[in-house]
Amino acid sequence: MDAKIVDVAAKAGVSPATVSRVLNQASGVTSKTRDKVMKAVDELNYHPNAAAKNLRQQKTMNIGVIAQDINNAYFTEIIKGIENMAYAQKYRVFICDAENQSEKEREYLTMLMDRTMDGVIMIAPQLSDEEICEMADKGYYIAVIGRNIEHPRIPCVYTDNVKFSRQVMEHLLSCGHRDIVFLNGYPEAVDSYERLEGYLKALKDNQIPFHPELVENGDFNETGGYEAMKRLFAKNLHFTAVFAANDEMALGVYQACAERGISIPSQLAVVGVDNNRISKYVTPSLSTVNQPKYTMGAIIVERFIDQMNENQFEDKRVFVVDSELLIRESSNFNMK
Amino acid sequence: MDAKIVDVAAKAGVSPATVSRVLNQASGVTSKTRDKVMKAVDELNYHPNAAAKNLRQQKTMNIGVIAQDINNAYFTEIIKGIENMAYAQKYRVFICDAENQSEKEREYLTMLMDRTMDGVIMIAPQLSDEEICEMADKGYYIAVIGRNIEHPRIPCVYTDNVKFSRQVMEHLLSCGHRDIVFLNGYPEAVDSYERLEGYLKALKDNQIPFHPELVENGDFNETGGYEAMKRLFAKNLHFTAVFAANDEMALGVYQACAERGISIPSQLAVVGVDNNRISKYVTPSLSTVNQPKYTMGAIIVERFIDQMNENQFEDKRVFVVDSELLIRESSNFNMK
DNA sequence: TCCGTAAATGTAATCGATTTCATTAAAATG
DNA sequence: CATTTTAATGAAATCGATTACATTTACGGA
Repeated sequence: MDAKIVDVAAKAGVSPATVSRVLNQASGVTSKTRDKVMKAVDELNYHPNAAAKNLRQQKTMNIGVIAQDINNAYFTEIIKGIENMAYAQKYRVFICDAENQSEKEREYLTMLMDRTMDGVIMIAPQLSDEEICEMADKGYYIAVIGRNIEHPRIPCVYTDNVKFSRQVMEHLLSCGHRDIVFLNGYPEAVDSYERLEGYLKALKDNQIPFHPELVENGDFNETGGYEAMKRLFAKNLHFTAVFAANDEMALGVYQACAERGISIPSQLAVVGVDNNRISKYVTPSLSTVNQPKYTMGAIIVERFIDQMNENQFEDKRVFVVDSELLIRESSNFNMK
Repeated sequence: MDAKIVDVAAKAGVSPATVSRVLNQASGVTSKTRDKVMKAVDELNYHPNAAAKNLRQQKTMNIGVIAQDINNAYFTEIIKGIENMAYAQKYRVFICDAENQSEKEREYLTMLMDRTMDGVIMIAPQLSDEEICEMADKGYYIAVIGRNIEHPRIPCVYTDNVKFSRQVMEHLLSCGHRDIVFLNGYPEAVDSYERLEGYLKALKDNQIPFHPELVENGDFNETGGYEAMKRLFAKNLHFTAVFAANDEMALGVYQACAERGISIPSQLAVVGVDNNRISKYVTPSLSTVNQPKYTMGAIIVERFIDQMNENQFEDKRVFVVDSELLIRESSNFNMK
């Protein structure tokens, strides 16, 4: 149906090789033949078949992005940074939504093995370090955002979870809170346990006993946060603050509180993580930890493309970016 | 680097054709040879090269989705519907963010011409009907969400813009509003002018004179809505309600009002469109029009895949889904 | 056991581009 | 103007799978 390179060649009265040269290098061809060829290309509306091109060139100029949940603005803002930087370098960016299912994540990773993508950027992956490293060992190009994976071939950008968790806790403690809930994400996720680690360290630093029952697991989703809160309420524990491992879960906390008639922040302080777009609009506005999401996406793509092209590149593999605690209304209440 | 089919064949002691048969049809092979082949496949960690496969089979099992703004939950919720339905049918879904730039939209459409995708679903496209129809005429598979394009080969799903606009207006009018601002999106966008049409019709039906200066253009973004409001305020007009063509712009209205100390809904009623996830969280909660986004995505994919496979399929091409006016706090105030 | 048929397997063509290598044409040099 | 050098072009191999067609093997019936 579509015109092929031989059709263009025939129409222009040249060989396929010449057509290819015109379209690719644009050097080593007379301007006269170039014009002939371009005319034929236009008239036939010729577009080189990507499969044929990819097969021959052994590359696709495609970058895949595996996001856990495309409905979560944390991911989409990072993706904006990726998309813009990659687009500027003639790469196409394809976004895949793994929907928090590691099975889907794994499935989308096969895009590397079947060479549909030259490289894949994983944002806050669920798969284990081992599994990801194994891929990189096999020579596939992988970059990771939101977590540090110790592998010489995997560029990473992330923020220091432990550090900002402690900041959050210091803030809550300074408001006079002592019984603070930690609302975890998936317990297996690195983000989860690093944030938990910060929580625990802060307690220890301040000689506050740790009550395991104040740690509850969610799934980084609104509903997960909501249900976790309900479980906590059911246990009849005493607590005056909730530190949620991300903003989505904090939204669930809001909802659970609304149902119970608990007012934020006077009865319960809430802090989230991610500075999700939504967080400044909710009432009360949600205290959270901001990460330079767009920048994180842009930074890693630049480094990643260099690596894929085996250019000589600055050898820096790990980028730790600063986060910032944003104290808003949801935690702005002094218990003392 | 990776194993190729000949490697697998050699290792298993069979021909490449047999390997291919095992991996594809799985019939017409002895169970003994199948085992041999699968063993070799596993040992070599063989994954068929997608480019070679696509080239030979003239199809990719890839569906592209072109969204205008991946940060806008309207798009991402539709995409969830697409992704799940397509995934179940062994298609891979690749999401592209056109960032409200028709140039990018056009660029991503070339995925069809170079056969990177078997088909492309455009959500609320910016390109003209003509341009899109032209592609379909050439035989490319295109589906459209959020707008009706009159072309026998383009399946569409959308809601009736004019109808729900009138509903919104009737609601505002019934609250006693007479001077109602219409905050338009891109004026060229079909969604924009259909919603405007509903606005005008409602005015006419109720014998309310139309004041052109009460219509201001935004760009479907928060900042666009914010700036449009500022322009309106600067003109010193009288109005008591704003009907924004989508929720994102309504957020901009909120911000502009906050800066001016105007309270919603007592001084200004606001209604948006899309029932963006964010809209129920803002304060006051935003009245809006809900569309069954997930369903719209799922419905169109099902129909689209049938069409791409030239299966005998129900010939229905156009799906009009119902929308629902959600009256929340932002417009719940009676002026009378 | 032998033969006819069906099932399994192999050989080679094919998809549509790029690219190496060979050839021809043009430009430069003396 | 002849010859060398360089640039432009073409012919054919190549990428790695699938698949049409040819061939071999297995099976069943007489």
